[in-house]
Amino acid sequence: MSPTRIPEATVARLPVYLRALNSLLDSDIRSCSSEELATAAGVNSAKLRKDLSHLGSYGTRGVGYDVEYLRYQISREIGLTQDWPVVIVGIGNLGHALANFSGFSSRGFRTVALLDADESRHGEMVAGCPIRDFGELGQIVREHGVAIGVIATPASAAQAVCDQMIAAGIRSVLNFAPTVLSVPEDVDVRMVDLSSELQILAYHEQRKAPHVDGEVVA
Amino acid sequence: MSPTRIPEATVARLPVYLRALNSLLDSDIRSCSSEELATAAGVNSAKLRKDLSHLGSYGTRGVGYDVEYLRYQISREIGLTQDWPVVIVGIGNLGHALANFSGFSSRGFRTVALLDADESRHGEMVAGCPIRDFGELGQIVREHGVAIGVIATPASAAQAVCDQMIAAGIRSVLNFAPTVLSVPEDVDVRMVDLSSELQILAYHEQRKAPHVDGEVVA
DNA sequence: TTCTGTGAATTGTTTCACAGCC
DNA sequence: GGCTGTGAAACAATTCACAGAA
Repeated sequence: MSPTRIPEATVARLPVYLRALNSLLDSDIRSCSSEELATAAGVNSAKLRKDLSHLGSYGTRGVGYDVEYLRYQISREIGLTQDWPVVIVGIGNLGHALANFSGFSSRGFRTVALLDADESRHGEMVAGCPIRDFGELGQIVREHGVAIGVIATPASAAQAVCDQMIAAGIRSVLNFAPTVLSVPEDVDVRMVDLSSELQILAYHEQRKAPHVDGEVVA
Repeated sequence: MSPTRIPEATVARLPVYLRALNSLLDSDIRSCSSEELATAAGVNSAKLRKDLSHLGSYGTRGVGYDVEYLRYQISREIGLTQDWPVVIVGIGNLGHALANFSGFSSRGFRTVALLDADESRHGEMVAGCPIRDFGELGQIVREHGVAIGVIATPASAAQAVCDQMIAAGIRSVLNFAPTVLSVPEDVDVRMVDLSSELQILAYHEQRKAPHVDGEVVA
C-alpha cells in the first residue's frame, strides 16, 4: 500500500530495480517473475517482493510482473515522472564526468547549469552546457527552480559552496567532496565517498587472505 | 575486542572516522572526546563509541581519545598499514578523475596501472601514470600483486572487464559502471552508483514539498 | 566529576514459509 | 501448479542509560 512510509533500505534499492527493468526492456522482455527480476538486480527474490509490496500490489499471482507497468510505478514512486533541474558545481574531471554521465541528464534529471569558480574556464562547453560563474548560482536556482545541487569541488571549497546552495534555496545536495557538510535539519545531504569504498574493499580483502606483511588473522 | 567480526555498518563508517581524525590532526588537535569526533564525522556519539568498541578499547575514560593513536588503530584495522596496488580500467572522464583523486593514490593505495581499450590513448600520461592496453591486465596483476580492480568503463564493457580481472586473480572490484556484475562467491564487488544517489535524493525531495505537477502526497 | 565502554531496550531489515489468487 | 504478497521469526543496527575507570 502506498500511504505507508517506505523503508530507507527499500528506497535505496528502487533505482537498482529500475535499471534492471530497463535492461529487461532493452532485451524485449515484457514480463518477468520476481526471481528473474531479482537476479537482474542482484538481490534475492524475497527481498524484492517485500520491497515492491511497500509500493503496492503491481504483480499478478501465478504470473509475475509486467515490466513496463512496474517500471512506470517505480519511476512515479521515486518521483522521476516529474522534472528535476540540477546544478553541478566544480567542473574538474569529476564534474566533467558527471555532466556527461547519462544518469544525470535523463530520466527526470536535467542539468541546467555547470558552475566553476575558475574564470579561465567560463564559457567552455561541457556536455552541451556552458561553464558559468559560481556567482550566478542564486539567479539560476530561482530561474529554473533547481531543487538538487551537486558538489564536485575540492574538499576545501565544499562547505562554502553548500552554504551558498542552501542560501539560494536548494534543499537536496549530492556531495562528492571528501568532507562532512554541516547543514540545517531540513536539508538532505547524500555523500558519495570514492575512497571510503576502496577502504571497505581493502578491509574485506585483508580478512580473506592473511597477507604476507601483516599480522596473522585468527 | 578485536577477535569478533566487526559489523558491516561499522566497517562502512571507519573510513569516515579516519577522515575526521585526519582533519582534526590538520588543525593540530591531538586529543578529542567521542562527542567532538562524532560531530566531525557527522554521526552521534553513542554510535561512534559503539563502533569503536568493536575494535578495542582505545580511549581513556574521563578524558577521550588520542587522535594520532586512534587514527593508527583504525588504519590498521582497515588494512591501510599495508600496500594495496590498484588498477583502473576505463580512462574516460571518470577514470581520469579517479586517477587524480587523492584517496586513490595515498593511504595504502597505489595506482599501478591505467588501462583502456582505446589504442589512440595508449601512452598518454594521467596523474603521472601512462595509459596502457587492457590486454596487459594479466601481466600487470601478476607483476604487482594487484588485489583490487576499479571499473570505470561504460556499462556495456563492464562485465567483460570484470571477467578478465577475475581471470587475472583479482578478487575485489569497485564498479562505477551502472550495471550489475555477476561474479563467483569469493569475489567482492562494491558498486558506486552515481545516478542511484540522485534518485534517492529526488525521492526525499518529492516527499518534502508536494510539487505542483505531481499527485498530492498524503 | 568527566567521559568511555557496554549491556539492555528499541528500532529497522532480511529471511522464512505459506495463504491466497491467477 | 505457479508465483505474488505478507505475517511471523530471525537477525542486525541504533539508541538509551548507566556502571566504572581516570
